[in-house]
Amino acid sequence: MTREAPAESYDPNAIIDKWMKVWDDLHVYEADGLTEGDDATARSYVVSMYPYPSGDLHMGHAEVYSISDAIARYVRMQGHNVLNAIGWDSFGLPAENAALKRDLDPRDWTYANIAVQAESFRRLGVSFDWRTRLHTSDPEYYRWNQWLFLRLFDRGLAYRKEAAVNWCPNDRTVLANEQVIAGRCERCGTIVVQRPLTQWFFKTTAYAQRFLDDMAQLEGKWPHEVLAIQRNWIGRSSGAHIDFAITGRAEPVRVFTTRPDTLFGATFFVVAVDSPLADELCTDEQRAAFEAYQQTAATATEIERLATDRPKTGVFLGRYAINPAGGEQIPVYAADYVLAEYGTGAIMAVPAHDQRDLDFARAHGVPVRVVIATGEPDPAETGVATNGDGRLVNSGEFDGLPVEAAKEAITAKLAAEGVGEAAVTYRLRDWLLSRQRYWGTPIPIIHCPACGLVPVPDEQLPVELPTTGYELRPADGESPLSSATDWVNVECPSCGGPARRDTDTMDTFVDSSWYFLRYPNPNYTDGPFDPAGVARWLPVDEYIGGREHATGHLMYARFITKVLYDLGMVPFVEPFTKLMNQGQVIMAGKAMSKTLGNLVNLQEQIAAYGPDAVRVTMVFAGPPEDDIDWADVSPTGAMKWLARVWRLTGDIGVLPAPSEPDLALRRSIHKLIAEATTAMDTRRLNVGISRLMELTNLLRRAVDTGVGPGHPTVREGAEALVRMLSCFAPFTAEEGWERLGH
RNA sequence: GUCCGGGUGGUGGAAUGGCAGACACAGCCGCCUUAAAAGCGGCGGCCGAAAGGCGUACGGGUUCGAAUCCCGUCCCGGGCACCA
Repeated sequence: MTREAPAESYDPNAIIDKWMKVWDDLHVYEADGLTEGDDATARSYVVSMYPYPSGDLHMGHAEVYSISDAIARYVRMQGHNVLNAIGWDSFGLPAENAALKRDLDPRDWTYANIAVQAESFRRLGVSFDWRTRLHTSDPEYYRWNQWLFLRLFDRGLAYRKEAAVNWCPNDRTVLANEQVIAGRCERCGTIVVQRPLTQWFFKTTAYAQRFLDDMAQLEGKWPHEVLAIQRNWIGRSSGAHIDFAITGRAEPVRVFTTRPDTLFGATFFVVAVDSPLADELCTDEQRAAFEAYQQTAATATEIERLATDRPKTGVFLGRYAINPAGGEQIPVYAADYVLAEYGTGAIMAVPAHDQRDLDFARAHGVPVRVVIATGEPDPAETGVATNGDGRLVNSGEFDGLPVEAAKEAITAKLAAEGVGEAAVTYRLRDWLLSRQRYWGTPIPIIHCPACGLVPVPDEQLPVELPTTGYELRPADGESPLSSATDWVNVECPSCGGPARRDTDTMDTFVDSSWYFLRYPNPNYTDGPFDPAGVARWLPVDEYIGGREHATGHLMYARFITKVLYDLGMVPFVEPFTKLMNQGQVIMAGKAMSKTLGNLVNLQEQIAAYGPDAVRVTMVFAGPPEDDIDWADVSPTGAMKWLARVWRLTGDIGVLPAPSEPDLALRRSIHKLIAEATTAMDTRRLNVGISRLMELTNLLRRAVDTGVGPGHPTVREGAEALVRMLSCFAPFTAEEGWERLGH
């Protein structure tokens, strides 16, 4: 049949205000009961990694929230009581940079950006429950960072030690990693050096094994890749600790090895050049050579340090280690290929069966002794260490044992003699959380000359940031807060004498390691989070965010959750039941950046195509996990589809002509509905949209050349289409629903 | 080096043991239009006139049947990287 040309046309931006007001007035996206309610319906807690307010929303935000909102809306349509939460990660470096550059208070810049982003979220039609809204830079929030810090401090999980930090010699200030560009200071271009300063740490290493063990619950629910990255990052190695006596020293030195079976092949001993032990073991005769080497090692550039094929250097320290198996004396070297922070900072070197040790031995004329017969060529001649399986040789009573049996037998013998034991080591390091910056949570510790480190009493929290009288770029390299003298100088809570506040602030990853616990009741004042809200919603059912957080935020959130479990504050050990990593939005094969000049502006896209078409484009582009190349997708195509749906609903109109259902058409409609549902259940959101497009085409044909627009089966299909569409394009769906007479 | 992914039309992708290329983008053709846009309809892996044959990086294998499972090779992306 022919249709008259539409007198009006689909205008995606004309329908935004109308529906925003309706949704607000009816509170349609508010969950049923934040901290209490009947338990008849299933509940789902949907959280997207919260935004950082560095300006207006960008394309990346649009992708994450298009995906998470489609999931939230779908689950809600399935009958769940859904809490779709939002807040802001509002402490952090860009606010400080903006403040320096424009002579602003970081607060003004931050809260202005939050206001802009909040309005943009509303105009994008994201179905947040705005009652969850929190900002981590609010004193009411960061107060609880401080409270949590003190609980970790009480338990010995927060401690101070010296660590290397980035230091700009020109600006005489500490730099965050993000401020170091290609080894140079972001502001002045000076080459950045490492400088030791005393820093605060959280003892994440105490939880290394639990991180691994609890992954059993995440298997199949988190992306396989993220679990693999975390396992890699934790880096569990099992082997043995072995004690070597040292000539002229009372105490033995302990090493860690994964190859106790090669103990008889140890022909030298190495300690990390930058460890205190190297300095202590050095004899007077070797002192000059050692200090010269120490200098060379300390000034190696980052690029040299990263090269894996650099020559093995080191210096003899003038002492010998005594092999606990056989009593052989072997020379002790200091070298930079042994890391001070890993294991014990000392190793037994077995050149025949370890490539690094062999490289060193060949460079320094140390003998090579094969102790595993692997059938491979002699490493002393080939320069290639052998690490295959085989039987022990040159190993006294252990000769003839295969590798695995020898590991056990030698470890058992060492243990029986009290000079070793089976041991596990992790590559994971403790979390360095102090920052020498202004715009973060002050560390609630007071330094008293008489009492030492004194926690600020809970009832004095929050320790609020000073709002005036500070200098953001102090001259002495300490935190900017050290120049706020009125704020820094306090009475010691313990002895009442003069004392100073800690002037460092916390890494913003502290803020983000527990924010999802506070969402159900962001105004709670009796603790960091409301136990009733946590009991009702946590753990998070659907967590959506970037893969780049695998070793950062996601590890920290897991850590804090486990600590809270140990404190009896939460009844679960894993915060996120299910995790989805969305991809990035890129442009013509490259990450969008100001320098490349390939930024796509979200508001311009919305102005051109409407919020719904931008959302549909994001979700339809491909699997949610994949990157979206904006050069390859078509917001025009998305908008055309939405216009087709819009016209279809207008053509069908309000009053169906009475007639019998068309069974064949009905079957086709319901097959597509079923397929769309399966796709949504398995989170193949792009496939879900394609089924809705097929349904649109089917109904268009039915209207034009089939049973006609007034047929009840067409109407049934159109109503289903519009309802499912609301997951992706809420404004157009509402408009279509209304055009269908609702 | 090591660990984890991946390789399907011009493009994004669909199909996870059962009709390869759904759905869309870009392209071409037709209808409509004075015209254009919009809209509606159609074509579209490769070879071939057709019949037919070939085809999911490459080589082998399992199976009645393989894009899908197994082995090997090549290539691409990502994590970690002197971690003992």
